[in-house]
Amino acid sequence: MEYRAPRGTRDILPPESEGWDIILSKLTVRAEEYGYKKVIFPTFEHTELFKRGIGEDTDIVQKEMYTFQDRKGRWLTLRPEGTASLARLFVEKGIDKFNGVSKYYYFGSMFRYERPQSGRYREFYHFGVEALGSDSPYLDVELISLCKDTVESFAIKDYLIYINSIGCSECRSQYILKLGGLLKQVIAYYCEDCRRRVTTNTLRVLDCKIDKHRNAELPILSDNLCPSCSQHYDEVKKGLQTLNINWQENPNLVRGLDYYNRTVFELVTPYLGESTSILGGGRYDQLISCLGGKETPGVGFALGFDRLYQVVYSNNPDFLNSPRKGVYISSPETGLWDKVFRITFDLRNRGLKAECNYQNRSLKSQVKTADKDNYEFFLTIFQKDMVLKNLTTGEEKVYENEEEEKVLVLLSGKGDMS
RNA sequence: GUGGGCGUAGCUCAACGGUUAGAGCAUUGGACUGUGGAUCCAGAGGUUGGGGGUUCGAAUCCCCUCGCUCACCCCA
Repeated sequence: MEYRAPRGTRDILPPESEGWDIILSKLTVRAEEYGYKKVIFPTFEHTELFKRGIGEDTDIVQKEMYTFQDRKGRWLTLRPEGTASLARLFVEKGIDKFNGVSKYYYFGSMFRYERPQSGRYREFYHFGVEALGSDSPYLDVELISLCKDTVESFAIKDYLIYINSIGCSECRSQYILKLGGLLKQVIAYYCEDCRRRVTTNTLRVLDCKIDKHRNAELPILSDNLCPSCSQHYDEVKKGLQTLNINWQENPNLVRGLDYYNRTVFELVTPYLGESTSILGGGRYDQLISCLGGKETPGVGFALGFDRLYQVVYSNNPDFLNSPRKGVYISSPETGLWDKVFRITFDLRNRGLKAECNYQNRSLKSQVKTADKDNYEFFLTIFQKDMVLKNLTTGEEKVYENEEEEKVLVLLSGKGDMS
């Protein structure tokens, strides 16, 4: 095979592409009900934006970005996530000067150079939702609630919302010092990865699958928050309770991007292998000021669209089934193709889904095609009359040539088959 | 970046180192000269991912390479 889609990318064909539209429109409708508005931003940005926003030491920036120089030598990077771009446009357009709360959502492909595996691609899709301008814990709750509503609107019952607070930069760094000190005494018993992590990413040690059991004695971050972070976290939990949202505290939940602080959350499902997260997010109160804007708190999440699709599909493959629609027009006589052609376009102009075929194939195979492609009607044009067949019921009726207008009106939805 | 599994028809997969590489589904035609969802018959469809080696003989064994896939790392 000469040409293939590059590694980690893929083509989305019908009926999957139709499923994408169904899911996307649900997400959009839900976000808009919550008062969020759509933004579209570039697929690539100046590399510096991501280095600043996401953090120079994160895995994303260190080894996963698609970075290149354009013809003028500018360093550009295909976006590995959306929050940095959103923050950039927020500052660039001066929205930080506005004192209200700004609520946006976006959808688009993201790019990360990783080894593909189940539910993970090099080009993948995020549906992101962000609220800027308030540090109110209610806003954190609102976003988590939107996550819950979204997932439930796809009839997914088996899911879990994890929450945690990673505090602000002050209480977090104090905790890390404390944790690091304690771990130093026992790290020899830990796995190889943890011995490395203890210096590079201390918090990750807590999340290790192998050494999980060893961590019971260690202090947890959410117990070591400063008073104001602690109060914020309590209010988030209170708000979740008010809305009857089930959550589970996960002291080991740590996000991999530097801009997060305080509330972080993740929604996991058991559908894709062993509990995979399909969305993750949190608060980022320093990001806007870090990018040169007026200090503006923010909170948001990104949903892995591809993963959501997989979950929705494995939960209910029938969601792709749609009712029969439109009409397929054909004639066994090549001399009548002109008429077939004319009627097809006439029906299209009347707003009906209409299709015909100019291949010289048997009538039988054409009906087969129409059936397979989920058409509702099959109209056969003969020399002396025409036959309209309802492909759902199998019922059919003969019409005289003079009744053509009647058939067209009927098909475009203004009559029944009488 | 590390480690496992796998590449045979459009798809899912057979074929102990031994005739001309098969089957199901899908596709095309026919039985049914003007009709789908069922059945039967027939046709078309392949450089066994690519290259090299071992052998009288390779889809099968060995090496290289490309690709896919799963897991780790990390993330959505």
